[in-house]
Amino acid sequence: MAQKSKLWYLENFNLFDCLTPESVKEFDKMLKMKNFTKNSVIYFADDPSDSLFILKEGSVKLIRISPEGKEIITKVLQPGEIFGELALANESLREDTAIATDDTVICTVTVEQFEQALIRNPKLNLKMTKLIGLRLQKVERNLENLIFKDSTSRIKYFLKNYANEYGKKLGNEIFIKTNLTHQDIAELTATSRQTVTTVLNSLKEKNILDFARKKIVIRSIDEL
Amino acid sequence: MAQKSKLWYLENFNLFDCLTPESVKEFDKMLKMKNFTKNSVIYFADDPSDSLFILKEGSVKLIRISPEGKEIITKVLQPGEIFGELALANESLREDTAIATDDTVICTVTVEQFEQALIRNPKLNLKMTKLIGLRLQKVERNLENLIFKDSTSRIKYFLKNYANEYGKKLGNEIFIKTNLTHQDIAELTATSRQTVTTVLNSLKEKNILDFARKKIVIRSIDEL
DNA sequence: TTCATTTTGTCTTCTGTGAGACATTTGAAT
DNA sequence: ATTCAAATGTCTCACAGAAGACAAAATGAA
Repeated sequence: MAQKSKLWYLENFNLFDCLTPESVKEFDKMLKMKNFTKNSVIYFADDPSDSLFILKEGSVKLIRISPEGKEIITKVLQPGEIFGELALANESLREDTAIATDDTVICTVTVEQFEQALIRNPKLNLKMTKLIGLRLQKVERNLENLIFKDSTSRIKYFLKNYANEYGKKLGNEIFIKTNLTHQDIAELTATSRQTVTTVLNSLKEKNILDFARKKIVIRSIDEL
Repeated sequence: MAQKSKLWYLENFNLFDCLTPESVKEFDKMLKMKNFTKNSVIYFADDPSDSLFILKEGSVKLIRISPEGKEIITKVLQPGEIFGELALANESLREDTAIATDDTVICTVTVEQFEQALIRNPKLNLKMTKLIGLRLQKVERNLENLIFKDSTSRIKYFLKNYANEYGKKLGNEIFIKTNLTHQDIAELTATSRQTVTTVLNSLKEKNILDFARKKIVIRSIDEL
């Protein structure tokens, strides 16, 4: 098979399915592909916020680091997902850091070019508005969870969502293949590594789920 | 003076300054004005998310309520500001509640009509994208603060921002006329009423600020 | 004025959970 | 197989700060 076009992702990412074939070609010209090795940084906090990214292959996490060095993960990205979208909102410097958690291929486009594409394609623009709105909605839910719920509930809530987004249903069970460590889950739920371990084991004891390194099996999603 | 047009706000709210006079007229036709008395509900959580709102006169707070009845304030709105914008992101039911904290005048527009306006006005659309992006940025900052900072820092951070947005500089001091109670500030910073009182008094002792009911004076913004 | 209600001030108590310390297990590299 | 670092399991302790209790002060209504 010939080398994949930068366009490949257009086929399985519906943000762009509203474009005409010509617009697609035009859009494709704006994109630059870049490779990142595992654990390398795609952008740092305080880098200029001048482009958007589309994750083509691999995986990426977005993190924030406190002055004391504590780290939280704000998002784990899968192929097809856009990130760095706050460049559109006139963010001048990045406030988060993007790290490739695998060998990864990224497409980049400058804000100026992306804005031009939005102006020319009203439907794409509307979809982009919706996409950012959706993220706003999710972050607000996270904030609400953080304030109203205790550690255990937050971990359960995360597992439920993670299972729905990335798990595979097999009968009554949901299998999740994952590289997340307890430490990662802690950073995603604003808890501690020890607490995650304890909660997971308590859920395992109640037969609500099972887990081993690299996988989680949800036995009873209703009880989560 | 004749009764104000619904258009008045267009003059001091720059979201719409990119529209042509014709588009403005057209847009104005879509708007319906509604009055709300102090403490009345504009929309409840679980109401259908089918329109956007522009605050014309008065003031509005957006809140979330936990199953146990605990309340947090996610945003306090001033005239000119848009809210309910997540209707654009295909939110089907409201996840927050909007309450008029004064006698208030609101303009409403249905999502369908607003979307049509966005499609017809690419520049307006781009601005709307930026506006939602900006809110996303702020909520993410709040989340970061909540995780990394202690109560005192969060309260200080809130005061600093509130002073910058709504305060009036007079020499080295910043005066804020406000109706926020300590309880309100607690709900805005995810702390307790008692903690707010204590922190404010400690800042007053250090002469960093002064406060009385209905006003706060920042003496030294640098020390906040 | 008087009275009721809201808001603020200051205690003390109680609890969730972060974090340290270590042992144990796992998986990958040599 | 052997080795070693990373990940997990399980204690313990410490502490920020929520929440309850109540008094005092301010505000607004009658």
